[in-house]
Amino acid sequence: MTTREKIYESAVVLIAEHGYAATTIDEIAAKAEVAKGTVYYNFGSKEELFRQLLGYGVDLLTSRMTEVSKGLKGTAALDAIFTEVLQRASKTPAFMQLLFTEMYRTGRAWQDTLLFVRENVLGVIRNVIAEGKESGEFDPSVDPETASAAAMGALAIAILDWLAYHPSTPVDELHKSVSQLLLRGLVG
Amino acid sequence: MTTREKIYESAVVLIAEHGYAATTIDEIAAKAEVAKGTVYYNFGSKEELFRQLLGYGVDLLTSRMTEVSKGLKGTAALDAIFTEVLQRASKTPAFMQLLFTEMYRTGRAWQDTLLFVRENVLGVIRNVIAEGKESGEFDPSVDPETASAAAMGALAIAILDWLAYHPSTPVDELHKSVSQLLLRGLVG
Amino acid sequence: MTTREKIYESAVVLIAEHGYAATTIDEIAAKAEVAKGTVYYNFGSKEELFRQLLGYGVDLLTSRMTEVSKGLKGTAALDAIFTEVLQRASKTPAFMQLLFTEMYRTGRAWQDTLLFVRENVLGVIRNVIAEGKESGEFDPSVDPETASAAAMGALAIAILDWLAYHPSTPVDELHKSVSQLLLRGLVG
Amino acid sequence: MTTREKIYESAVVLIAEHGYAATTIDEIAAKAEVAKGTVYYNFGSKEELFRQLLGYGVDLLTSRMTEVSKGLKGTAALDAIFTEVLQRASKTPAFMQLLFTEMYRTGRAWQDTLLFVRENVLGVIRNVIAEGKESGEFDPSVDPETASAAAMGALAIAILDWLAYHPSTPVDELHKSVSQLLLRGLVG
DNA sequence: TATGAATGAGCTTTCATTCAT
DNA sequence: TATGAATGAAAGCTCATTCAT
Repeated sequence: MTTREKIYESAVVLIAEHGYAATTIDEIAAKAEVAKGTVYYNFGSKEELFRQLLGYGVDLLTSRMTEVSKGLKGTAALDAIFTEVLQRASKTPAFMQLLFTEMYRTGRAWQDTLLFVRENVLGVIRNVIAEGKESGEFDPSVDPETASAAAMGALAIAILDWLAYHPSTPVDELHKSVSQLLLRGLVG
Repeated sequence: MTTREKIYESAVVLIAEHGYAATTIDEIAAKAEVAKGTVYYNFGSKEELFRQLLGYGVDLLTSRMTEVSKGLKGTAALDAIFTEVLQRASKTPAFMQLLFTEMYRTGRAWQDTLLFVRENVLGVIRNVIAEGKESGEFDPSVDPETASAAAMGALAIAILDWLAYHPSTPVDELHKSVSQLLLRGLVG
Repeated sequence: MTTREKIYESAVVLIAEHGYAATTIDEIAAKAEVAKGTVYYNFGSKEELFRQLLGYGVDLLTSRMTEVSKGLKGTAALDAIFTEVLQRASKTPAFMQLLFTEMYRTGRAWQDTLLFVRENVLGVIRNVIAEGKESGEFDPSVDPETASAAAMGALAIAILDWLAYHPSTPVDELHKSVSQLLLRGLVG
Repeated sequence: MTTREKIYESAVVLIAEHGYAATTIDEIAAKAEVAKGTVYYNFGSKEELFRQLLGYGVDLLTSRMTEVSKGLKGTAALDAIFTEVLQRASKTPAFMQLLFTEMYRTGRAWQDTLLFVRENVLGVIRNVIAEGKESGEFDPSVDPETASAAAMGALAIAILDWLAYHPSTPVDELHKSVSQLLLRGLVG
């Protein structure tokens, strides 16, 4: 593992746990087992480290989401996306946690970075929902804009809650529950 | 407005925008137009201010959620709860934003406070879903634990996204979209 | 002495000795017997402290120079100015040292502040020389622009050299030497 | 240009602009287009680089000053020296600037180096003035010690002011103004 | 009840220096 | 001879907290 990767990994985990503002470069360096200066040598600043970290993770996530849903439509596409997101959350829970706890900060500083993040993450789902609606598989009264945010939120908070309070439950059950809720609704 | 209230309001807004760790007592005092010492005179410490603020807001929210759903069951109860949450989000958007962005921090420091918060907010919804399931109105395969987290997440992220990126959309539309998604599903 | 004054005094002395860049806020705070935070509470930043310190000292110096030369012309005016500058150098040697060693830094950061400083200090002398030239007391071929810089430089370096290497020489001798050099020249 | 020369040139320019303390090895290496390690390979340390740079420049300057004034006395000798200093300042303005802004630092660290520098630079002028005084060309009441510092200062600051604020003025005019001022005085 | 000057621990950042290549 | 990733001491700065008024 390169120095950059060690720093990256440590930063993701710590920021996910304590948040960006509450995580110190000292902690990141200590966890990565490098000197504090090395973090700055490799990333320039705390802000830049976070920006790169968000960018990299979001790129990875959205490109995978796009890939697994390619050629699929409606229910099948959403299901593939849910599976992918859940698998990524199992493997790298810290990044998922980080993503959803920092994504709706509205202070000036991050606005453009976060807008980009949201656009990418929600965009993939919104497209699938919009297509499913046009093809007649989804209810015509569905609003893709709101529905994609709500669907993503359902998935995200279910994951965070699972990670924080029920980590022993198998991923499959989570998948089934969320899928069913979002596709068929509580009424069924 | 009393001194305490002025400080409370300012703190909610600022913490919602920048997060707990990134909000300073100086900023809170300045926004509330009181001296810094006054914040300490009234709340003792930053942590205590946040604890009281969370506690007060969550109490208010959950007691209202319980109240409006009293005597109702299943769909009707959920609908009443959604209406209430959305109304509160319209009136005090900052608190909602704060609640959902700070709720899944997993550092040691807050764990007990946040566990209490989560327990209360999710509890109300979980009970309604569990009752609806038993009464046969909701699908018997629904898992109230996961479904309540997912439902809360759908509502929460839909609200945050709305507040941050579509504040001009009427609440009613949001309500309709989220209700339909959670009750009937995308398939409808 | 107020807290601000204590910090001010300490900063002048230390910056005069080691230069702006080599003087630390820790040293200034220690010498002033206040906490480091107190320096920031009172001046905001190291740069701002230096700016205020320069501004205050230059104001004092130039207003005194203007005052003592008021109503006087040519030789008499210059002599009064030299007397005043030398007296100030005896009383507050540190500020004089600081002024002349930091005055010709040409890095971007200070350019505007230093331009202002130079304008004020040289301005007073330039006016006296220009008037003396017009009144016929000074040689008509003198260029006030260059001559004022040269005169200031002669005075400044004579003072610095005196402070650093001959502090025991009486001020009067210095005054006589510099006056004679600038008014009558080496040839006499 | 050798590696050492490239580093030397870059260091002179940057230290002249920002001062010794505010100039970093990184900047010097970048400007010289070599790696940071190369600066250390060639000069050992930042302090040693500065020492060599000062020593080399001062040697060159004083040896030229001595040479051009050899065989000359009084006015003629001084005029030759002024011409030489002005020519050097035209060619290598940065070193001149550096020399006079770092020469009167009185912190312990440099004291011996700077004393040596001052001794050499002022020494040449002091000797010429002392000789001119003995030969009767200069006023017998002139104090060579003070006069040499003042004369050097006049020349130096006139040069710095010229470099910083009137670089378009021809050297000749500067030369004439300073010569006249120092030899004949303002009264003429 | 309210104030705000003062504090100092701890933060982000810089930078001279080293060393394996 | 030259490199540049890595280091860590030390710098500038922030901010929760205290306390005399």
